[in-house]
Amino acid sequence: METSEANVTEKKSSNFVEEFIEEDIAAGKVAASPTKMVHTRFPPEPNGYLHIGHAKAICMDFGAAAKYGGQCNLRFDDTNPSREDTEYVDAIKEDIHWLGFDWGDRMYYASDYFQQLWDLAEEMIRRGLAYVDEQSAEVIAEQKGTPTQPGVESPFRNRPAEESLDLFRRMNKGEFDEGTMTLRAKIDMASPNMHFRDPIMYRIIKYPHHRTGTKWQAYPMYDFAHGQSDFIEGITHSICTLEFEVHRPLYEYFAKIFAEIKGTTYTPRQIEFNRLNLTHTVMSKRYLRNMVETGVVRGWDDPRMPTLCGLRRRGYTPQSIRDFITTIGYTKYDALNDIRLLENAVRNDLNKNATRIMGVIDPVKLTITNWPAGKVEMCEMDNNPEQEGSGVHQMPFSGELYIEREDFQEVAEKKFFRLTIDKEVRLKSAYIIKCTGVEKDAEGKIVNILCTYDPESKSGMPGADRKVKGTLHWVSAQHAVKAEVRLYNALFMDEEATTESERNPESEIVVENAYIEPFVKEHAEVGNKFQFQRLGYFCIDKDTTADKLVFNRTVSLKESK
RNA sequence: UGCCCCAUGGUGUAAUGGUAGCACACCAGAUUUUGGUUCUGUUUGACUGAGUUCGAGUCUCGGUGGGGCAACCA
Repeated sequence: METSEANVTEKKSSNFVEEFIEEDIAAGKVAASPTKMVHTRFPPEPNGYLHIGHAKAICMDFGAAAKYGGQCNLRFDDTNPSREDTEYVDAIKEDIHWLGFDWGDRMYYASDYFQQLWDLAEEMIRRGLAYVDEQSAEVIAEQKGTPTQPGVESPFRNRPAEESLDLFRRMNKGEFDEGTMTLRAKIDMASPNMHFRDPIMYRIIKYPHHRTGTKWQAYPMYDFAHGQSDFIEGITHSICTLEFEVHRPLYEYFAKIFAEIKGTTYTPRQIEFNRLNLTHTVMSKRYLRNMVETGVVRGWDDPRMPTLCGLRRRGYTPQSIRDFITTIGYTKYDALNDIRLLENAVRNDLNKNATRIMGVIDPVKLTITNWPAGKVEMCEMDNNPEQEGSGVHQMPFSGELYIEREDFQEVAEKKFFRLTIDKEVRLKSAYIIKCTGVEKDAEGKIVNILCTYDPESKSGMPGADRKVKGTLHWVSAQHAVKAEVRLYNALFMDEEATTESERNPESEIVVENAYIEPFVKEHAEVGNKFQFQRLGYFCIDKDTTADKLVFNRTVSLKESK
């Protein structure tokens, strides 16, 4: 497993979230908070894998804490046992670590606070701020009104606190069926903010919780769990995405009550930023799960998935993802980010760090007719011209090679810089060759390209200092390693993709018989990254076995044909 | 006919009342033993209308356009 450290203290230009935090530091609010430091949290729900949108939140939550010398807690938001599972917990932790962040010893669960939340709810009932409603979901929804029409009050709204308290406790003992009763906050059924129309605080769920088992049968809703958990942990800045903006007044309402009951002035502050949208990509957890379950993709970590494990398998580096996040920034504008920004970020990183090798994906045989029979010669190739001291490796050259089929044209079109009959071309790090003819099969398909080589033109020799039309990559037929190469493209045709969008039938193209230079055999660990010269960046897939190499194309090289 | 939020080149994002900049994309050129990299250059922008001000992308108001809110999800 590859790891990397986020240079979280690096200077980035401030965004509005950080400006808010700086204001709160200046106003002394942070110093007056429970842990006296900027304290954030990353609160995933353990019901799916993290995707690149979560990476944006992670970089914000952990990054802001680090920038101001504070801390970020990891907190699993597990208030709905019927849809959550520990299955996801380890994967989520792994992904956060892989991205380069760490929560120290502060890994929590909202379920850690169920008792405190319960006590708080009971106190609210006693204070006349909450009541048990015995109406069905349908009736409650009807009474809620619409955004343009006020709601009406429940007939149970003004029942005595003692009665609500009794029912509330019995809800939790399993005396009532799911859906028959809820605890509601008594606020304002006519509020223009729908979330103030007596929001549900607790509902009955008779499904064992993955951590607390059957201890509880009434569980808090998001609005009565998230902010309260923030409060309990001493969070100063609860940073989330824009869709929670309308929840903020309720967040503050509950926080104020909690502070009053606790006799403090501290309250956490919720700040919202825009979520990540990418062109040609769908981020919906439900949709992603569906693709996994219906076998459309190879799993949550399919290289086409926007999940962090998918990007990792695809060959993306943590650094490239962090760089990308820095580039797109944090605002309140609902933006659609061009996926080419992500691709650019990984090219930048891999250009500096990926070892150069040669691989031929669509091979055609090339025979050097004047090469001494049986002779094998070694050629020296730079591991990475962009990285000083990265060294060289040897590559065998012989009279029978493979080159890329598209690198040869019998009749060259204009601006074709590659091999064509009677013209010279350079084989990178080897010799200059000249095409003398071709052999075709019965269908007219080229099966062998015949060339002569210039013995004085080997790279490094004076004879190599000659302008030629182009430079090609190649492998020696008898030495090359066969490999499977999986070429990846966008998952969706639409730039602005939705769950209704047509999927790209060529999102994955499997090439069974590619040839890779033998050097790769000594470096065939899963996840290793290479540049196949002139083609793109590739990494070794986990499907690789002792006798079969499998590569994923992370991203192609830029092309300016 | 409600409430909340948003609006800067094609895309994303800076500027904190004082020269509209950066990245990606695009186009052109130079370099190049990767049609990669690197370098240089060109084109392209304040939703709209009023107001405040010596001066407005920035502040105010009105339009317009976009997003969110009516789960016993988070």
